[in-house]
Amino acid sequence: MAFKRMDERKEKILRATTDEYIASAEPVGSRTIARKYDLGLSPATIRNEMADLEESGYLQQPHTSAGRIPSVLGYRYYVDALMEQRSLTPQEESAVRQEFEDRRRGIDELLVRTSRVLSQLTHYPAMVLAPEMDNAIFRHVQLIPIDPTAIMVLVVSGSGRVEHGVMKLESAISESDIESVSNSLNRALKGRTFSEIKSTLFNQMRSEAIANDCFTEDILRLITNSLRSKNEENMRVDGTINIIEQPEFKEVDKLKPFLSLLSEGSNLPRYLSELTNQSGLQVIIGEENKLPEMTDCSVVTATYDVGGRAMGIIGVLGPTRMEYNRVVTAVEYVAACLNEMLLLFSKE
Amino acid sequence: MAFKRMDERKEKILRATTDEYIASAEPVGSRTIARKYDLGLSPATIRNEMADLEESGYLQQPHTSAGRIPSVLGYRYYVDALMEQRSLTPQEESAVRQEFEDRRRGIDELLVRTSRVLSQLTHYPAMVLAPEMDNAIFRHVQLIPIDPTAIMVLVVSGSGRVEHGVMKLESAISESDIESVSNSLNRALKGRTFSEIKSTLFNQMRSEAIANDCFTEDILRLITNSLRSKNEENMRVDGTINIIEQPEFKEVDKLKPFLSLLSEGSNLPRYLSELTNQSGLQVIIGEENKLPEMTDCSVVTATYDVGGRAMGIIGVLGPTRMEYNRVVTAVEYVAACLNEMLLLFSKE
DNA sequence: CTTAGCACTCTTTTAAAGCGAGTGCTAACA
DNA sequence: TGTTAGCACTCGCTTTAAAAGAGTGCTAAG
Repeated sequence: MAFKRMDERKEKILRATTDEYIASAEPVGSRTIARKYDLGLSPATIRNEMADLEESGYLQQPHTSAGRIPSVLGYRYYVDALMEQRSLTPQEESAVRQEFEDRRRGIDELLVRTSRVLSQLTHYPAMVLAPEMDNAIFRHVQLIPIDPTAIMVLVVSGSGRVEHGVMKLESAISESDIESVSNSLNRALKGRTFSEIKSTLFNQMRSEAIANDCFTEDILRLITNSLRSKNEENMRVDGTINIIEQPEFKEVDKLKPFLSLLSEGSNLPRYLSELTNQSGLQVIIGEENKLPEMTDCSVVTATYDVGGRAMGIIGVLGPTRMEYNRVVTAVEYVAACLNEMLLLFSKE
Repeated sequence: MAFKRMDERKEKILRATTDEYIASAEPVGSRTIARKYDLGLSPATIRNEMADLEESGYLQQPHTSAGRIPSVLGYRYYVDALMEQRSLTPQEESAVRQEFEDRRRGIDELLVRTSRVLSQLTHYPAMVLAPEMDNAIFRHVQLIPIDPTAIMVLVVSGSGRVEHGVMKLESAISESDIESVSNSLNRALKGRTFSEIKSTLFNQMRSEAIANDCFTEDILRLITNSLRSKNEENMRVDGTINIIEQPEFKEVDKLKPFLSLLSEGSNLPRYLSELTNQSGLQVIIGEENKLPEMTDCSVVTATYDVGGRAMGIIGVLGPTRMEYNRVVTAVEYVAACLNEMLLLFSKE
């Protein structure tokens, strides 16, 4: 990620071009920069510099006789070295704080609020990926009889997520049996991660006496099964509608791939979960994205962690011409708040 | 809702016009009908009849010298009397059945699947409104200690929905105390509806000895509070992306109001919940909708019931030029399947 | 009552012209 | 040697004009 620092004047021009293009969504010409940005240079000089910047790959021209727009490389340089750090206004900060105020809700509600506040703050669609259950720690299982031949199974993880399922029984089972099964399960599983439970423990328990009845075994299977499918459905999106304001999506044909990306069944959740490998803030610009359907987008993400082990990620999706400085600030701040809130849940 | 039956020939022409417009999305002219529909009439005759139909309000012209399109009244007549009933193909039916096959999941998962299958079937966005908790019956409350000063509260309703929240305590509380509070709550609340609990029971318990400690009271408040906010968030939407294929939304300006309708924070959930008053299938066309932002849409809804008391609703949203016959069939079928599935949960 | 014919209307498509923003190059200037 | 003014040229976008096409309403004849 090391880059050669360029000429200071070139930097100024690259920054001006990028700022201007982000603001106007139109290719920007030398004249505009000379007028609006006080560089003390004539359009002709700027033109020469821009030609250089284009040659070295930081700018590009949609067509001859149009202004320049930043290339992916240009945005990269801009994000890494040039852009002006902005901070949130006090109003914005307090809006975030307020959204996070209510502490009585579970983690799911917290994540819902996170996506909401993040999209409101940035005016772009915001995603929140809940941590994979696999890495979470088992806390509690609760069996509630529904009728003589059905019980409801509630599983609580260390981070406070609750999953539930209903189980039909072959034959009736007494309340006290349920209680003893529940107790032994809780004793055996407490403090383990779900992936441990899935891999080793399952077999181990099977061989031991503890799971000699198929009832217990079924419940174990239900627990691990419920996790598998949940992993794919744990992305929340909010503020999708925001992208419609972006000029690059004035035509439905451009809009469609973007919308499908944010719809059910896209590759986005998996992609985000891959990004969880690297912790902290990440900005991924246009074609830097691995997913081919994302070459016209940029994402700004930040990881958060819950219970010290499991890792989730929040992010903002926008056009390549994204207001990086505003978004980076917002994502950082919201991630920090979220982490703070989650600390409250994580005391095991 | 009684309407005068019109001339049989006029009916044929109205049906042909509507069918054709639904299929083509273009105003349809007399010539087209003469050619494609075997009415044994010349374009001129059809023209005369269409002029009549326009005068009586069933058809309208976008402009002079264009073909005709159905008015809301025209669609109404079409839906009520004219359209050909279609049934699902065996493939479609088995796709629905298959989606509903897995019985081990809770009601939430069931509703997720419902919206998914409904949008896949109709190629329009599909909504599912979960039943209001207010009318549901309390089944169980579970208190799980998280740490010495926090407990997790799980509430299970008669229909199998699970809500949860976290509660911070002022001071530590022993496991046995928790258990006794939990027991007395379960005894007192079991079998009541949540609205009863909210209104009468709250005060009643307060005066009785059962709730003389503020701990119990707090939990009661948490239970009722969690319901209130959930009522507004219990709509699921799937297949939003489908509308982008509809020619009426080729321009983003048309698309935007439609998308906001399906986004967070719209009036749609409330509107749907009002529709729950009338049970069974409903087709609401264009300006018949109460919401002003829905004058360009139609909805096809059907109610479902769970546990005999609480009522939910499923629906499909599309442009006024909707494939009513296909959609009506699909909504009816899916609602029937859903009801069937829910019967399994409702045995109290 | 039905239908062929025809003039008329109005939108959509196509073509051409003109505009304007912006560039690249050259030559002059500090 | 770096900077700037000037100018010819490119190319997309907008405007204008013309033509095409679809469909109607009316009239008159069958």
